[in-house]
Amino acid sequence: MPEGHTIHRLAQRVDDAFAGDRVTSSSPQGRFEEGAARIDGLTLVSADAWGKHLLVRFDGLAEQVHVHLGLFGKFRVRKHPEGEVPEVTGQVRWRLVGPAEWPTRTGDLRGPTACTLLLPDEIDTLLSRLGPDPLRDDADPGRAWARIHRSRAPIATLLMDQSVVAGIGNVYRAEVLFRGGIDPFLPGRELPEPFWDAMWADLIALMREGVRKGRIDTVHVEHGPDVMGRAPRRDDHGGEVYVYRRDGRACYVCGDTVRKQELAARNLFWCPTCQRAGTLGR
DNA sequence: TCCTTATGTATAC
DNA sequence: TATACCTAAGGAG
Repeated sequence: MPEGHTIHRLAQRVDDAFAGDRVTSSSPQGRFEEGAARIDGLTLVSADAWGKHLLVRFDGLAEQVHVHLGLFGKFRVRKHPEGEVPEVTGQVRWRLVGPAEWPTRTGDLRGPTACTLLLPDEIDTLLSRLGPDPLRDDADPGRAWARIHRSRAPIATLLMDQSVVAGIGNVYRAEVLFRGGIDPFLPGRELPEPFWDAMWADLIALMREGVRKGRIDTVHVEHGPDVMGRAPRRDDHGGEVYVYRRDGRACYVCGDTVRKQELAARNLFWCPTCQRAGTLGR
């Protein structure tokens, strides 16, 4: 289940596996049949991530494939012995198969929210809806600040809005606010600019580490399992975090109980003691 | 085996 | 704000 780091990692993986190769393309499940057929036999040029969106380019095709994994989607890229292609199991929306040399690569996309061909102007429209992505070198955090600075919405809501910042999901949202000591309910317009600058820098560091490791770790060494003498966290996202899904348990820093509340139809997690408006950074 | 839950987004009201 | 989308893992039984 993906936030921006997952998609950037995936783009790299697709690039490594298929860029420069002629691919076989199909839609075993049938819901991307026409698009897959148009790609079949073309050479994959590159795969790029923009926030949580994946765009894949093919030689000689004006359209790019737009993939969004949504909440459930998976895009599994595998290597196999020469010429061996595993049988399709379950629902595969899009299957890519590389050349029959060693190792033979396959990519299976399941359960995405989006898998369609987009024309250049449709791609422009899509990208123009996205705020700066902390994982892209060309990102301008000033664009996000302009939105935050004049908004009455809680900072926690703004961080999840992909048109404000692209690529943040529920885990990074909760964790970056905790690490900044910021009250999630603080209206954007009341956030001091230096706190936004610090949050942006922290997002870059956290999300880059996420791309490298393939999981979200946000806990400083001094609060980690080794130093504090607890068992490492083992659950579906696998990382060490301060507040995400830790409601009802003791904050690693202050011992207060981590809270959970629904905000804009998503679960928000925070520590009311470590994250207080007006005491930021003191 | 069934039930719940989830790192997301679009659309309808 | 509610819901549809439609996958997989974990927990209850």
